[in-house]
Amino acid sequence: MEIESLLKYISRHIDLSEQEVSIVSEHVKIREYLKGQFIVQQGDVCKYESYVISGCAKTFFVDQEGNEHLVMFAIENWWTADLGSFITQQPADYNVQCLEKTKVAQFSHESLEQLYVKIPKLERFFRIIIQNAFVASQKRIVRNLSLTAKERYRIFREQYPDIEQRVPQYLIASYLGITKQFLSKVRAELLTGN
Amino acid sequence: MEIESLLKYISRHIDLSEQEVSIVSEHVKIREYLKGQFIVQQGDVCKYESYVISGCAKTFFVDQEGNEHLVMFAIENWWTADLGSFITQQPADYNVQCLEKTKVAQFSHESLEQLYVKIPKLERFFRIIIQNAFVASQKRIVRNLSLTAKERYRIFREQYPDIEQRVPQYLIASYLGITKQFLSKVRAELLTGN
DNA sequence: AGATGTTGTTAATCTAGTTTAACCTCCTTT
DNA sequence: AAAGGAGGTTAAACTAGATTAACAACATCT
Repeated sequence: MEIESLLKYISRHIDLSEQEVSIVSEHVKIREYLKGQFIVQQGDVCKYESYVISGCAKTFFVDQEGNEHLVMFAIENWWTADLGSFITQQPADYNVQCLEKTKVAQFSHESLEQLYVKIPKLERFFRIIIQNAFVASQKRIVRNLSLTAKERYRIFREQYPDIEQRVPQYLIASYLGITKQFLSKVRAELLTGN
Repeated sequence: MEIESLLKYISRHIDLSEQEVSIVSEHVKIREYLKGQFIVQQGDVCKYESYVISGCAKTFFVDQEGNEHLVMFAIENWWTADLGSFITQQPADYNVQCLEKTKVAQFSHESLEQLYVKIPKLERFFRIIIQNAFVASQKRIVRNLSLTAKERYRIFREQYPDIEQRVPQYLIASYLGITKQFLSKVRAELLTGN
């Protein structure tokens, strides 16, 4: 079953008994989105924390001039949501849109709160997951402050070769905080003369 | 006692019994640093997660050219550490240095792991704290991608008026990702003509 | 009182990255 | 096969912000 992927992922950080596994399974909804569909839309309340079983999604913010800014990507075994909206149940700042047909395992806010009560170990699980996400987020800030666009692109390719292959370059440019034209120039330099 | 500040802060998110309060207290060390002293140094393992009781500290990264980049500030009721180093117990990427005489409540890695076992509710507490920190970190990324330096400075002043008063401007410039000279220009514009 | 260090300002010159616009290459649809 | 659309490239003109350098205003120390 598709939920195996999630259970395996959880078991990397905490141990669940058979009974706990079935409790988790009852509180999770499997859902598939088509390419282009939205898991979350700016302005709506983010209803789910979604674990990606297969496929790929982008989280992005649309500013007042209408420009998109890429907050993060999510591929297999990643989590995606507008976490700020999910935890406060206030309207979302970000959109999450599928770049491919994407299958996810979803926890609603209510389900998750119930799960925390029934299986307190899950607090630990999500603490660890979010701790790692926070550390990665801070690293990205530091890289944006201290590196040139070319260096950031080089690191991105090393760190996420799978994403680099899979998503259009103009989204990577947005993630790096540069225009697609400039990324194109940087790529040309990297391939030829460095 | 100084630890009251920490306990009050914890109680905003979870309830602790008297017994649990005394367990927490036993695992916390109160320590005072002088202005200029380091709570964490780049290259050392980060031994503590520190809750600021009073004072002010900066977390910064020194790049290969020797330039400092401000990762975050911490004032009263904030937490500070190199979290990546703390959780993995690997050498730290960042420095945490006190900008004033600073009193902190510290959890060692070992103490904290013991506390998680003795008081599982603390997993919830730290999950919530870190969730909020992560959301704030992502917002900062988005602002850095989508706003000009002037807008970022205006928001910083609104969001952290206390910090703005307290720390030198060149550190704020570094936090915003600009030079102190450019911040000076932005400030001149904000005060006069906008 | 003078010297030295820390913080902040102003101004000229320079550059990393943006903007605008044209064009190219694949796909997909009709 | 023609027509669109999505993704990518190139190049010229432009700008937000960096760099360099000089100086001013305070503290603090001797």
